[in-house]
Amino acid sequence: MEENKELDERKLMILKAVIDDYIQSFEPVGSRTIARKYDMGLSSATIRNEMADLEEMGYLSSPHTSSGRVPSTKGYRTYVNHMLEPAAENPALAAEIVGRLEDKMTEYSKLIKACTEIVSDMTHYIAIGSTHGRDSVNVKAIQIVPVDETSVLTVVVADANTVKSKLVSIPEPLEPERVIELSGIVNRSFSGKPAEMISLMTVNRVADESGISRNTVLPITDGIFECIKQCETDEFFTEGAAKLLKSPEFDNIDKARSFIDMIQDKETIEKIVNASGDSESGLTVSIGTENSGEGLSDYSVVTAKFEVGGSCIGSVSVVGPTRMDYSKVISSLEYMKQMLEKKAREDGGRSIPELTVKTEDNEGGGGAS
Amino acid sequence: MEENKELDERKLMILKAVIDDYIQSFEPVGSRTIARKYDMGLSSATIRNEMADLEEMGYLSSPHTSSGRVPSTKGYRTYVNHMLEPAAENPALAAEIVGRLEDKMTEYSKLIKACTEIVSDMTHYIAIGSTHGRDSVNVKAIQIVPVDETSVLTVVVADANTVKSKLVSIPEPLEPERVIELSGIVNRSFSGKPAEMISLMTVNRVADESGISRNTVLPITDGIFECIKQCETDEFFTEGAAKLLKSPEFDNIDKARSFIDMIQDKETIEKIVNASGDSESGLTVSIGTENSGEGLSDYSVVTAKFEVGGSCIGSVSVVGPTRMDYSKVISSLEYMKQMLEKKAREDGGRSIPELTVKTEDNEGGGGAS
DNA sequence: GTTAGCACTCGAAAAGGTTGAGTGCTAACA
DNA sequence: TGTTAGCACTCAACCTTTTCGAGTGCTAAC
Repeated sequence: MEENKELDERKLMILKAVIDDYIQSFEPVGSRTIARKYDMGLSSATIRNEMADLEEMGYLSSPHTSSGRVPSTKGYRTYVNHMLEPAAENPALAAEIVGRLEDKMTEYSKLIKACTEIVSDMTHYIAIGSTHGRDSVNVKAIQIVPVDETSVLTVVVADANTVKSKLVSIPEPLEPERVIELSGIVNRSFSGKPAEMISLMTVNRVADESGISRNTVLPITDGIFECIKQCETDEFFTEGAAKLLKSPEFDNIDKARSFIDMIQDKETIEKIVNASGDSESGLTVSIGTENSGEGLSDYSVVTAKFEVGGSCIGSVSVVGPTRMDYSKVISSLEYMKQMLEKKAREDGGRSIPELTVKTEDNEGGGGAS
Repeated sequence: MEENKELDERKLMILKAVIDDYIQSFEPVGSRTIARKYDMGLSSATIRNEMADLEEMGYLSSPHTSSGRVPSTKGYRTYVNHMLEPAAENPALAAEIVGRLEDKMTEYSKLIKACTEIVSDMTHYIAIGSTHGRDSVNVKAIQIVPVDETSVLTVVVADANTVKSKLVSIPEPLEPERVIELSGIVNRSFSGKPAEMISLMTVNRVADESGISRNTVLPITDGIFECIKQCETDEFFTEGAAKLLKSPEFDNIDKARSFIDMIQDKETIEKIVNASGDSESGLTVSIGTENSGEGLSDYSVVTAKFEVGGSCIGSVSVVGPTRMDYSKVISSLEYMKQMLEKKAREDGGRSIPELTVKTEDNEGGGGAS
């Protein structure tokens, strides 16, 4: 945050102009271009001198002797930290987003998937969403639904509004009444309990109460466990992979190939998603070589974590070329985050009760905006 | 099917050699290459003459005067219809597939998604799966699960083992007992009925029986209807889009771009999926210009429809370059189809009862293999 | 009917030439 | 002391030319 002590007003201005131009044109930027396009009352020669200084300080670099300059990671970092203009308000867009989220609000995983799609559409980059792996999942309801003589549906509803179901076959017919009875026993015993307290053994014991044969109960309890496991598992959504090819950086198909390979790798995704960090706005921006470890050194990742009532419900990351349009990406994610958290707070009393209980108020817009 | 009357044994042999070589190398094939690689006791000159004949007959064409030959659509068609060798059995692969399908068998949409993934993995091409839009959906069970005071989960299980659920908020608290009571009424009245007999009005009327306020019942019935609608809607799964870039035909990124654009277009997908036709094996192969209408004239599509108990439960299509490895693609899809239908028939008595009722036997492997 | 031989074609790759945007440096200027 | 004009230099991009070789068609001999 201190790196701009050495940069005077003019250097900052020129750096910003170079980066803006480069983001837009994806061509190395020359001093004459800046002198012509950005009216700063300076000749190309002066700008040339300043750019030489900026290069020496590490904010810019040139691909080869006689070409224009390209921002370095350090340059981008300064740009992101100090020069981003807040995006213009866009009520139409806001309305559209609200609309697209409207009927998704009830279930978090659908909600985050929808957010991921929206963000990808807004930014034209790849977006990766994930539901956050909560340390402990509370089971809100377990239900066993009779489907026909030889199959039942196990349904588990957990907090964070996660619903998982599994259709299981049972070896011998079971009357619907017995199923409902069993469902009642299981449900009464476990709803409200944290998942780790529900072991296979306890489920079995409870099931035994119903007097149904072990052979029949086993697949059902297995089904319930499968559902709980799925509730605890993080989900990932990658959206907009096709848009990628539209970026001019992928003129060469090999780059596209290697990027696609990388982005499909599960470990890489996890690293991207889990990149922590908390700037004032709640976004994490990781630029170029800053995330070299992941093989992502030519790319930048901007991550927004969504927090409701103090706990993280998931995140959306945008992955794009280092010269991505940070302004657009950051404002889109900020916007999304704000809107989602506000909406969740408003709906809190209804669809996400167990989370808002923890916040002091859920009427005003008071939380950690 | 009659086009090979004019082709003698030797021409067929040469045609096959050219296509095999082209599929493998993706380079126009010259007469000398054939003479060298495929030991047919003929000199390049003879082969050259034959190839000239084949070109005149429309089975081959040459990109320019002094290059090798490339198969035409007619050539591929002959190849596909008459020259495909059955794939070697591969027990390890078979076991892997069975394993990957194992716990997916209960729900058709998951099953088809899994099949699509597997086929794409096996062939290295893009695969598109779809659940077949049944004309009428039968509802097997409807359940309303109390989640907490202000939200309930509506669950609809339809035939073809489709499960849809939706979490809905209700405006005023409702005790779990009342919810279960309501669930019982709705379920008893509608399970086993075809979906079109369940109108919003009838649901409402039934709900009124419970004596719960209309305000509260409405979002719940809406939820049920949403679920039914989803059961009736076809789903599409596109898998392996990234693999595409590995094909040498996408040396030029613009081709990749336009293909991706095309493959994302919903209408194109529907055309691909709905391409009908029934060869003896139950697969449809549409080659190059044969599907010119769809803008797919440089690609081929192989579609397998999965039929269980006489009705179609969905399909998987492989979309790839015209010079795709037909042998591999066709055998993979045939294999998948066989396995899936056999498995469905075996499991029939348990997880897919209403479909197997219609078949005469479900013990032997007797059906339309 | 098959094959060897040969002239010819034409794309792909290599080699050479030109252009122009961009740089660094120096010297003049305010 | 900071700014600017001028100039020599660099180097990727682009165009043109040349070379190369795989492939063809045709003819004549087997």
